Amino acid sequence: MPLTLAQICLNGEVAPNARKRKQLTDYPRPSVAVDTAVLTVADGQLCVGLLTDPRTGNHRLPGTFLHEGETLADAVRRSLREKAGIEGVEPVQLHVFDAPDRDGRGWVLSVAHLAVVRPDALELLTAAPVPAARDLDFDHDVIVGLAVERLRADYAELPDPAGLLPEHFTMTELRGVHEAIDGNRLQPDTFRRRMLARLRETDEAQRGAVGKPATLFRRRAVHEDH
Amino acid sequence: MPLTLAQICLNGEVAPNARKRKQLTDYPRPSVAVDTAVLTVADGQLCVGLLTDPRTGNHRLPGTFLHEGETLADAVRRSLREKAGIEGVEPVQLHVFDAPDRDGRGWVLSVAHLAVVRPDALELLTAAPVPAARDLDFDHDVIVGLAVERLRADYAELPDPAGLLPEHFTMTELRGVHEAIDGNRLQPDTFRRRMLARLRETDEAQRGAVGKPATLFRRRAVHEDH
DNA sequence: AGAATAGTGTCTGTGAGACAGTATGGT
DNA sequence: ACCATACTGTCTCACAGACACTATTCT
Repeated sequence: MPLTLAQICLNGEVAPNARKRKQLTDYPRPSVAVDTAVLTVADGQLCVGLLTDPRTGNHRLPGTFLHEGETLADAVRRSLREKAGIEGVEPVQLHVFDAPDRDGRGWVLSVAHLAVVRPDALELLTAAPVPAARDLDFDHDVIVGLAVERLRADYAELPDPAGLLPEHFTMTELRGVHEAIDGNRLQPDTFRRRMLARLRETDEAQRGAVGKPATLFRRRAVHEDH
Repeated sequence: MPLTLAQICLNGEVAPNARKRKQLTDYPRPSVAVDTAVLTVADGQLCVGLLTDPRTGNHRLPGTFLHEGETLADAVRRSLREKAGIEGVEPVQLHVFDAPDRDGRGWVLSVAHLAVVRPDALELLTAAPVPAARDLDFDHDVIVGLAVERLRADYAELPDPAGLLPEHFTMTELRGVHEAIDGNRLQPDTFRRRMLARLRETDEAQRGAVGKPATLFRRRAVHEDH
């Protein structure tokens, strides 16, 4: 039986002050965790950083519990700093996993994240090629799937939006990163023409390699003209 | 100072049992809320359902606190059932708002959702055209923005993926919904040709209107052939 | 000179955008 | 007969895909 508009407003959480405080203290609260798929490209392959459970030998993603007064992004940064020595990432939220029984220890919500890092940042994690990262603990297989999907969408239009490459790079290096993320060969000429509009050409060229020296490019600032 | 792989595994949350339970009880836990942008199309306009705070007169989205043993989607359904008499929605997660000071009442995480409903379901909420839904409480302006962005992305490729229309509809009715969501006029012929491949033609036609009777279409099941 | 890699010219097919036309009902 | 609306033919433009060709360096 639906309520009238007046009844709705009086029964909502934001009505009188007493009711508000009641709502915040009366209900049990879940633990909130963050779990992060740390992705990188190494040796032309898309890889994810894993931890190993010493009791079971199973693999899982790095994660931690959210501390008071902390944002989710800060919790992700703290977990990666403490467990993998990784600094300076910009985590992206993917999804909240909320099945009440997903963690045998109790009621835990997990906010899945994606973090993209340079390959040398994965020293302290096991870098597993994404197709091989199967049978992870919890719902971490699904998180890896979502992270890859998101990364592919981001890399479909723009050149290296996550900054995996250094400031200057050749078109072939850029294409190599995009091929690793996409999982397929990309047509060199079509890729070049599509990306050129989004890149700024430098007056430098790559030296020391065989063949015609490749022009070095920089990523173009967002909405940079010409 | 980074840890070795062995140290990482021993210090992680999933090592010995005693440590695990400690993690779940020792830290303060946030309240978790859900807030939902209820979108619909009415009179050719994209509208969002709002509640009014009786003290301040400000508008906000319907929401509630997550109860124990409940999923986020169930919390959204409960809040919409109790506050708006809306049944049978399929909420979509958008984003977790986590600023520690976003709610003056305390530490509250809010998981923003999108729910799409038929226009007649909005009786008990104020249906505000999206451009007019400004200066909402909390970060609800941002939630509406995310919800609209998501809905537009969903409607860019597929015919009425959220099922705003009844089972049978004309191409003009379909285009009307897409125009309301997109916010722009769409070329009738181009729209028709793009959508035809995703629709199944029925052998019925609309009767009673002036002009040539329009063919009635149905949405095609996912990956339905021919 | 020859190998190797970078970069371009160009053809083809596809699909959006646009406009004008044809089809088919109601009044 | 006329109008209103549904639907289609067709031209143009832009761009992906593909292939072959040219350009420039190192050995």
